[in-house]
Amino acid sequence: MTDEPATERPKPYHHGNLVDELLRVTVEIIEEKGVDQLSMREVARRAGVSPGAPFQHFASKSALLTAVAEQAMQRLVDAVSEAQDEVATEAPLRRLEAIGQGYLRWALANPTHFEVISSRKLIDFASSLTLQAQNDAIRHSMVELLTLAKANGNLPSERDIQELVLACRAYVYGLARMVVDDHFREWQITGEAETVVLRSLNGFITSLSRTG
Amino acid sequence: MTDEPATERPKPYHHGNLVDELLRVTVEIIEEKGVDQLSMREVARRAGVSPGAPFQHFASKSALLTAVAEQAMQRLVDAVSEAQDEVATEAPLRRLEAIGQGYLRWALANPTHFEVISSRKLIDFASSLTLQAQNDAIRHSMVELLTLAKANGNLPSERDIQELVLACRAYVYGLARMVVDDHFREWQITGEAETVVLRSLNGFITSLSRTG
DNA sequence: TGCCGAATCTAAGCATTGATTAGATGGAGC
DNA sequence: GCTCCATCTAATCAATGCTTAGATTCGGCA
Repeated sequence: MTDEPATERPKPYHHGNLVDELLRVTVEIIEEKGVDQLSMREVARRAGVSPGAPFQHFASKSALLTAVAEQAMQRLVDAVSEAQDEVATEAPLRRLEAIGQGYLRWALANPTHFEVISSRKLIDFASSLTLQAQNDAIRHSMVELLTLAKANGNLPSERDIQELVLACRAYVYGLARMVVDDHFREWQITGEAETVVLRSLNGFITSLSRTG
Repeated sequence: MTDEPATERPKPYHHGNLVDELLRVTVEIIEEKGVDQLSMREVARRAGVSPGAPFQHFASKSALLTAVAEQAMQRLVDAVSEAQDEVATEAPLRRLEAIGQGYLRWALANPTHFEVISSRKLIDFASSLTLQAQNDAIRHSMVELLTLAKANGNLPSERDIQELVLACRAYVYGLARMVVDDHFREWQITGEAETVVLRSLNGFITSLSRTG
């Protein structure tokens, strides 16, 4: 029934699967020209649909971006989780480092997606339980590993877990953000950023474990 | 000559000092509703001038924001510099911490200004020698202090200065950004953020000085 | 003092955007 | 085969960044 001449498909009135197509096209544009260059109307245009159509499925631009953020965040969570699994048998602090590595590699490989996720003025983080759960998931594994490390006596005893979690988050987030915010023009030769950033992370983790 | 009836000043055709007024008004709006809510036209409106007038002095919106950023950055540099001067007689690492404290306090007290400064997609950082010089100034004092600390034997010898500078920048920037990006809804009771963030900074500086 | 050129501003307009609404269209279920 | 409802179009609104032509005013020079 859906006979479509390969050229000039007759453009059915009902798209059939607009939501997915809108998300796909949004990601396409974001990767092409950055988040701030994204417009609802171009999304509609590329999806081959009228300017008002997307608003049937997403109440606002930030609702669209929130949906994109949820997908992206899931990929981040997966990347982090995989990175940790690869060293599942090693010491807690090594696994903690792997989390950071996964996070940083993903952020450097997907800078615009990382921007969508982290800048909570573009998206509606507060109203997305999904995003909050995904965010907590990462934090939770950090707590676990740090607790383990402390129990093993690999951490200075005077620092509590919450404090250390914050430290790790801040450090990794800081590195990622500095790259994304373009604070590294200094040594921004392709690929070098990752090397520098990962070495920096390693130094940080090492300094954590120095027993005072 | 400039007789102005206190009520209904006759609104001279030539503003006299539009540039300063535009900057003032821009800051006003930014502090009131955030950077992303800033529009050239409202700037013009508040300055009591036609929508096209601002473009005589600032070629684009990002040029306006760049000018604002230069002013803000100068205040950041001053704040950091003062914070350091207050502990000028103390140990290098203590002075380094003071830089971080000055930076963080300023960022927390001026979140939207910090956003303008750091997000280099809003401003035209590359074309502002002023901004680059201001940025380098802070980095330079960090290099100095770390060099001093290393000479004093207060740092693990296997880590080089550039690596440590990056670590400090990332940590402080990460903390500041997380607050500004609203990643701290968890304990965002007013004032508490500063306490937590400064304690975290202290922990970081301390961990730097642990000799391995 | 009077005039001219340059700096400054207005007015009008262009293309674009996010968002809303009334109504056309077509698929799903009875 | 018919009806209902989700889906989409078309038209519209107010707002935005930015440009341009022309009006206004100021400073300097005669």
